[in-house]
Amino acid sequence: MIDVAKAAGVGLGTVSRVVNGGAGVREQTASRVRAAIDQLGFQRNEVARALRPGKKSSSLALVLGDLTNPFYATIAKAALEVAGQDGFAVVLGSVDEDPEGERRAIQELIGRQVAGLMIVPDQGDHSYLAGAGIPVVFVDRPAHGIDADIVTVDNQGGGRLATDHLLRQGHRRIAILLAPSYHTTGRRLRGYRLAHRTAGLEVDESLVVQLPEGTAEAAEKATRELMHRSDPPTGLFASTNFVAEGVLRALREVDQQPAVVGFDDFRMADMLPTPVTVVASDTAELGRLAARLLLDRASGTDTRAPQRIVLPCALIQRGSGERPPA
Amino acid sequence: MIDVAKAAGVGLGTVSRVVNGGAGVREQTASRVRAAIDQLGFQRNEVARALRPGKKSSSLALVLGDLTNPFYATIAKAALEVAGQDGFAVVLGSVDEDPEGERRAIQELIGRQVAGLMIVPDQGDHSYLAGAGIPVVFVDRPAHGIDADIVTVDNQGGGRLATDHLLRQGHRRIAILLAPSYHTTGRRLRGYRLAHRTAGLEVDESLVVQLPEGTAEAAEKATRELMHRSDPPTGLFASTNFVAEGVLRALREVDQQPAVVGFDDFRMADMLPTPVTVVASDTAELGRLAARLLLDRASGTDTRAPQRIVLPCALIQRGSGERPPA
DNA sequence: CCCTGTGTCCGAAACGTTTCCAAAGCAATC
DNA sequence: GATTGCTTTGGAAACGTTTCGGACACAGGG
Repeated sequence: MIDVAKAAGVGLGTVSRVVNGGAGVREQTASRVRAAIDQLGFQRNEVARALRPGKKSSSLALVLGDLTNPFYATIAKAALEVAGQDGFAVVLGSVDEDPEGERRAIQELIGRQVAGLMIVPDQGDHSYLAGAGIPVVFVDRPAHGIDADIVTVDNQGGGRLATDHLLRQGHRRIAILLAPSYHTTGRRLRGYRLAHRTAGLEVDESLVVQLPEGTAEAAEKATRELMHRSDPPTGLFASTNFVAEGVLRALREVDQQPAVVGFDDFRMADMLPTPVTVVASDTAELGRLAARLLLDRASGTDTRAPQRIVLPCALIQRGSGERPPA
Repeated sequence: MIDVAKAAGVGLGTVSRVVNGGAGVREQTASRVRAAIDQLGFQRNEVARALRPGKKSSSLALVLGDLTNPFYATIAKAALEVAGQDGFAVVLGSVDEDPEGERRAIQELIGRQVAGLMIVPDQGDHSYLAGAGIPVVFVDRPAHGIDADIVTVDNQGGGRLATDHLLRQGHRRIAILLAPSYHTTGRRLRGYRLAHRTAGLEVDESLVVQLPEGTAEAAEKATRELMHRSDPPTGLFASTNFVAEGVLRALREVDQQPAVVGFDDFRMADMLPTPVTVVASDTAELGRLAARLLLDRASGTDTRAPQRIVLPCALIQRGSGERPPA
């Protein structure tokens, strides 16, 4: 910038004004500066810019588990788009579902002076974020120990929707397979229980399966065991897209096909031998809302009390969930 | 950091030395400094750090098209992991397949002083990167106008592999559906032609279909038209995972099922009514290699001439590609 | 007692911006 | 011609770090 100022024969402040808003600079001077900028190929150093007091860097951080999971990838893409429209970049922090690693990654990102944090949190305490003086939005799951914005899906409603649907077909032995994601899982299970209670039915606790991992493999193994019981369930509620995949894999070897409802839509769900019925929400909207909210917080536009936005779920009937009980 | 220095009763330089390597500081002093750091919750400001001459920020940039495409998501995840191991963050730039937008996004990232760039380039000229003085690695596709590192897949070999496979089953009318991604597409097509030539066969140019878009929808439409011809192909080569999806969708309405081979593996490929045969490479390795190479370039460890790394493709037979010609 | 070498430590300079205050130019008004 | 007020411009200070030259203390050898 100093070089530009010299080349254009003007002062530093003038160049800065031209590069930014440009107010209060004579057009003649401004164009001379612009010429110098073009000629020198000057580009503003965002790092130095962010160093100034008050100025936050124009980056948001997004911390999530596994980009390979289309659910998260969709959130990331949507958030990226919204942030990009406001000229914000997104720094990604990936975590392998490990609270300590998550904390380290987040601290790292804070050290990079990002303007705000979007977190798909692991279970565990996040109170250490309270003092960071930086806006935080939690996505998909709420956090403990801190009163921050949350954008999430109506997990309980979705769980109930799925379970109700199966109950209405006459299913009475409905298993639920839960990936170990503290909150999400808990809410979906609650919906499952609520549906049973409302229908005046008892939940057979042996049909509530907590998976050791949220992978397709773990779900496949659990499903296989479930279906080999003397009294296998006639309906399955897969609490996650990866879980649904595992369930379907296991069911390929099963004669008497149970009804299956998944949570979160996934590609090819309608192309499988029996198209898969799912409860789904607008995942991209989840990411968009989170980014929008965070940007408004970061800019100081939005100073309301922490929000809790809950997106609805809808049932998409495709076939697998409409099989009658055996 | 000044506060820490004051609290510990030491000089600025001493704190800096403790925070970094810590050489040349008495243990007693160092521990006093560490105590002050803990007490004040001090965290190094990476922005200010990166401002020092010579110091590059510890971030890499990754510019790619669509995170929702599992191919790119896999690359991103792998790159993220490798970068994270070296303490580097990854800034994501998303582009909607538009050369001008790509250029803007890249300039933006350079302004953020990232230590290096990983780009999955759109077609178009990238010579403007030559003067940026920052290492660049192109992923999946080479770039024009600049001599930089490239990590890619053996597209031609893969194209040939797929086509050979179909030819060997006796197919003689093999259509290839090409997503409009300049280079990748061109190489895969070249493999297709090469396979024909080697077998002493002519290519029917009406079976070489250039899609207007790389979406499943475009592929579905094109496939439908292909199969409604009086002389439909007996084999289909889908040049992309999304294209494969569209092809399979269209084929659901078709009586005489042609053989199908896809390029790039995808989730559920083995669970479709007819499991899908694909030519695939180690996508995660693509991302890992790119990140590794870029990190080495950025640190100055690697000063060799620009590398061109080509990953092999393998044929995964699952059924759809082994259907005999009608 | 002086000199030298070694191990510590201090603090100023530098990085590239933005911001703010002051100065300068100019026109209009008195 | 002096005064006032507005627009435009210049340049110093500040941001939080790293680096570097030098200072200081201490021990050992002459």
